[in-house]
Amino acid sequence: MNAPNNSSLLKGSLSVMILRLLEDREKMYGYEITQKVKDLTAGEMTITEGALYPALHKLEAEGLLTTETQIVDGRARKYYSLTKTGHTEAAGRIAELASFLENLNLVLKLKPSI
Amino acid sequence: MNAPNNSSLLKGSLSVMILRLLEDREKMYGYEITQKVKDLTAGEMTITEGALYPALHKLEAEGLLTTETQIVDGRARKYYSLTKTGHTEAAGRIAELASFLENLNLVLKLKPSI
DNA sequence: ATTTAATACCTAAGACTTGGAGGTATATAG
DNA sequence: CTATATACCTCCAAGTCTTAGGTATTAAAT
Repeated sequence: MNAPNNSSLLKGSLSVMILRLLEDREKMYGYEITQKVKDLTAGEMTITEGALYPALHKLEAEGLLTTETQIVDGRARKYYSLTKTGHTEAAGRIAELASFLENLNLVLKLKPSI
Repeated sequence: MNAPNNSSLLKGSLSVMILRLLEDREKMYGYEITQKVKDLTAGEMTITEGALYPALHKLEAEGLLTTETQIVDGRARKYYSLTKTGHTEAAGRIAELASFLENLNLVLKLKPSI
């Protein structure tokens, strides 16, 4: 299909969402991110694990995130947090996405938000 | 890179933009679309031809657009317009994108908690 | 007791979109 | 006579995502 359906993402938006969530939360683990997005969007948006984990690993490889593994209730959790570079980059990428979204709205003539 | 830069598009948004422009304009040709988007966004958003023409051809193949070629000032223009199916599909895809954008904003606008 | 659901991580294959680079051709302005 | 604007096109590489699969533990339900 051509257009994104309810659950699919727009290319490039996932990593920015991750960065945005981590700006507010200090540290989060993968599964927590999927649940948080589901909660925030009343179940309308789903982050698939096949997209999430590679995205997290890439952000880590780029030096924007660091990890710290903890065992909680017998299960391993891999916590991600923003590095110093990550904080700077997050701001930039969020601004870029916001700018793109504004331009997209100009074309679509939807009501601008953000 | 991970994040979209100023000029790049997000996957899935181009075809919806095309459909949206054609909802208002009855018929447009490719080059006109690139200029219209540039105008609407004050030059901030550029539709590359390498993305546009394949997208137009695909929408045509899906039966959402029909074409009509005219020679204007010695140059060939290929006008695209929405088919009946195209009108219906356009409404649906625009609504889907709008819905996605709202959810995206819910995640990105997140206020700090805890 | 045993199965299912929820939690929690991961990868691989394939589809799909996009950007960039390249190509063709005409009209107009300098 | 050369550059710019107009107007179309295709191919390749890069990148992201979905789908589908895998492993493993805990808690709840049967």
